[in-house]
Amino acid sequence: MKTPKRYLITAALPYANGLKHIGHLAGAYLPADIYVRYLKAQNREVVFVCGSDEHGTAIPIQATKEGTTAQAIIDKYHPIIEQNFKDLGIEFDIYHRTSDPLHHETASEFFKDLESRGDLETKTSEQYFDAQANTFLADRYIKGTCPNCGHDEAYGDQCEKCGKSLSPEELINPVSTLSGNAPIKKETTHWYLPLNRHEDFLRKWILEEHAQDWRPAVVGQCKSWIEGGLQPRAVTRDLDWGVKVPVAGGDGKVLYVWFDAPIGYISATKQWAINNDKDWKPFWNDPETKLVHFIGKDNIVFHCIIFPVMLKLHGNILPENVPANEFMNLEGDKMSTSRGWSIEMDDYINKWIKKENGGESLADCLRFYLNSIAPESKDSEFTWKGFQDAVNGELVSIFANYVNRTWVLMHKLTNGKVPKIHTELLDEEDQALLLSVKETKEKVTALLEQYKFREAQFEVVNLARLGNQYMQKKEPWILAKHIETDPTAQAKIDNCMHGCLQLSANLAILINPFLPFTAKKMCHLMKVVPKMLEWENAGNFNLLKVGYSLRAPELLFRKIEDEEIATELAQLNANAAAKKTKMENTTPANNGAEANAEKGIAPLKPEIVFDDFGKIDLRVGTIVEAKKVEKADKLLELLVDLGFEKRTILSGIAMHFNPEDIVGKQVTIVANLAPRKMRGIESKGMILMAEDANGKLYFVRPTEAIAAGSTIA
RNA sequence: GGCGAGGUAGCUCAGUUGGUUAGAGCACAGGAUUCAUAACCCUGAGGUCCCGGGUUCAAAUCCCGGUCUCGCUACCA
Repeated sequence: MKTPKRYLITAALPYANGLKHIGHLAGAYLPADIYVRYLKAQNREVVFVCGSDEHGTAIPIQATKEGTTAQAIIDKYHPIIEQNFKDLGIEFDIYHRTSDPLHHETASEFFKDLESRGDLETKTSEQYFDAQANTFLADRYIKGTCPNCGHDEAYGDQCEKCGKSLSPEELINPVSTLSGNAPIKKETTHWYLPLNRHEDFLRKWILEEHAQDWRPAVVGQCKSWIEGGLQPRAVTRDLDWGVKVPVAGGDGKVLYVWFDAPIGYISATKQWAINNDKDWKPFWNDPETKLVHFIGKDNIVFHCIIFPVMLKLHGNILPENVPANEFMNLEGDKMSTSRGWSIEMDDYINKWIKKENGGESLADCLRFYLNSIAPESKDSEFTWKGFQDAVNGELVSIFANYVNRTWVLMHKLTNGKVPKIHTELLDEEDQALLLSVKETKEKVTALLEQYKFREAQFEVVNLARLGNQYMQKKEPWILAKHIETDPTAQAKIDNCMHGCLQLSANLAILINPFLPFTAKKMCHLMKVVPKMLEWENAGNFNLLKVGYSLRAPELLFRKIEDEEIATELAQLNANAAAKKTKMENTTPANNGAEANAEKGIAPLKPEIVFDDFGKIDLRVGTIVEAKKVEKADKLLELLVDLGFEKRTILSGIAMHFNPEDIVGKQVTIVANLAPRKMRGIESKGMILMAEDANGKLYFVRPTEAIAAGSTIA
């Protein structure tokens, strides 16, 4: 493959509504950083961009929860996330943010460009508007009777039953799914990205051209989308937080966050160019630029389907690869910040790195372990025991120990200097060592080019292992005992130590992309400048000059003690338990919205008058039958006795209760809710459920069994 | 429910287009050693390749069915 002229590497924009955990780190940022460091060691022209994604509805919602403004939320999290990355050695060339005016400008320009050339389905027309919800209705929010097959649950964009693509206007008797009312028509402009126009392009580009070099999960996911039939996707939204729609008719609308966020890669590149007095254009326009997106698997569709279509329409280059990682679990369960079951980067940094606890080397320990279990082909699992084993068993015992014993011996046996070589005494062991270094360099290079970072790192550690074996065979400490009797002893020692030192220099170069702080420290030990770490130097055995005196030995890593991981495990369980207690403690708080948010309490809805409440007819009912609805994961079909009648009611609780367990239970029913059909079954009423912040559901019911049909007020 | 990706040693994972006895590291057991952070080095034990069929001289690998995990999607009035 021809070497690209330049590289543009992106890592998924973290959503700025909270702290990010080590699963995020392992999924996108660490692999991207390793790749970038490798490229930079080769003196390639590379720009590594990232930034905070600060738009979308979740930010204003988070603001309401915390009793503050959207701006305050992003201003709080953006700098923390940025600093966390720095502390862990994730070295972006630019960490930008989508709230920046430059981004707004860039996203606007992008939108206007597509719009002006008719690449968006720009329709100014009458559209359905829900007067009660005071919003225009996207196609999906309208249901009605299909003009094709008569199915009465057809969506505004497609009939599920006959599969026919529809527009809302075609539906007979349309109904808003928000309020249940018939929508009214109102003039508006909506913009869609017609993905359906680009099916052929995507099929050829991904399923043919990249079927082999992209990861199977990525191609598979794309295939699923493409063959499922692509639909136009709305690119605007009624919201006031985000990038304003920059064309006529765009008042009160912003770009949908998924449309604006990836453009953040472009605006970040622009900002980098401004900061460094460079030109950003070739990075997005020159086909000789290699663009790679590092993401997690939940982001595949945006980076492989939607954003490429946008780039193509806008005249930009397409990604060469999108190495998406799977997910990383933690101690047997999914990582979740809200459940307290996670390790935030911020926490790890504060505990392990900042204190006199090992400092930067502990950042490399985390990088090492995370990369050694990187979820490249399937979900993986972080355990503290695994962390300890990887650090103590490989980093300390193999890698750091090799360097340390080399340094100690060198000071004891060769006067703290790089000894000279006695060529006449070089044997096949010495040759083999040199050959191993060259081979390892080739392997590591090839693996990095294929985004196999886990295996690449293993090869580097393995080279240190070979170093230990070499030293063991040569036994310079034994030779030292025979200097009196063996005239060649010192020369043999010199040769051995020379080889060991040159190997150390090579190890520094090869480990640098993975463990940059360690490589730096090794340079310090060797008294060389960082320039020595350039990739082309690997494979050479003349990196350290003969006679050069080196520094005293220093340990690269410390061991992780049993008590430390026991503490972490206890902490993790305590965190999870604390979150759980907070969430279950639903006592109304009187100390402000922030406290409420911490307890996972939803904000209060607007006040209503008694008459509003009086419209709701609540009754006690008894579940007499319960069964799962076919072809629906969450729905249970219940038959509920209300005293005067038995009714069928559907409820989305199948994930939480077994049908047989809830028969006979009393529940609270909204008895006068308009009937609604779901999955072909009519539901006449609604079961009231309480939900805690973990999403766990509880029935709301009388404390003692009372007559079915009793009223509640 | 539809689609996609996975299921290989106690753990983390490799296994190219089917081809000897299925590999590596960690952990474990035994041995050797002392320069080194009780580190290193050598040897060993350890597997129904998720289950059931099928194709083939030959299946971890290909086909069909099932099952479990994860993701996307639908459905949660």
